[in-house]
Amino acid sequence: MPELPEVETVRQGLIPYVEGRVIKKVILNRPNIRRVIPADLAQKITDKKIKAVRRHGKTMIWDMDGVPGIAWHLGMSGSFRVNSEPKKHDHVVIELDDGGEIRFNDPRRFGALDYAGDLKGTDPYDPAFSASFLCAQLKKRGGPIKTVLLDQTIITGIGNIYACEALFLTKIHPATSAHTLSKKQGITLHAALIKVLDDAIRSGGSSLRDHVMVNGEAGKFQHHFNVYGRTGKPCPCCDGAIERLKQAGRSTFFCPQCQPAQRLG
DNA sequence: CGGCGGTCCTGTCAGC
DNA sequence: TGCTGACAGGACCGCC
Repeated sequence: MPELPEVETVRQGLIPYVEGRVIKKVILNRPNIRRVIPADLAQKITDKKIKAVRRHGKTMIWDMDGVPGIAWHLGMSGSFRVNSEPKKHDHVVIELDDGGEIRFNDPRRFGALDYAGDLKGTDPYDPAFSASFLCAQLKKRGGPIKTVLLDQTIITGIGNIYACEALFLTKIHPATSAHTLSKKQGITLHAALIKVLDDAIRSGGSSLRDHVMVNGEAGKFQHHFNVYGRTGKPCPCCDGAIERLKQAGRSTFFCPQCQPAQRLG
């Protein structure tokens, strides 16, 4: 579920409950989610204050007072609830000094909790993520543009949904080699990425199955998809049928009329 | 180094 | 009403 917009809405929802609070207790119901949670993490952050809640790509970072910060990754199915009844798959529970209780739930256990480390990839909301930066990165890559967008070491935060939607807005075929895109296409793609992320954040993210905001409400951006998950349904632009293809093991959705294959050279 | 397939998990849905 | 297989928002690892 969680790409940048989903993690951002979770972050915004958590801030009023956790920022400035002191952690009183950390309960690990599952010491391993995707990876093993460091054995000393719970003890290290107990009685420490949460200074700030940041986000880098799809990772949410809690800066702690006097100790290393912690990094949450929501994987495919992670979500947070505040002051809520226990549920199956609540792997981490955090109790705060004001009596508040944060529950991290992740059925598929692809999520992770670790110390915050080096930040890789450029976040789309980083001022460094300019159109010219994107163009320069695309020039270096020969692979299909869709899989390049999913490479978190280049841009971090774009996932399967927003890669598909941004390419649709830009009318670029997902199999186009990244380095064959024109400067103009790079500039348009840059704008489309920012637009689709902005719109999705304003809608509370996309809820396909697991994503909910901290208050339990679902996001609404899935109602605005042009192509994602719409195989066989009419393209909102030309009425032709949306198609699905597989790239690097992931489904890609696109409109073959609006996003025609680019001729080489 | 780049690119791709397999793998880690649970849950749901379509098709038989 | 089962059962089975495909598939799901992600990202590591190992292989060419």
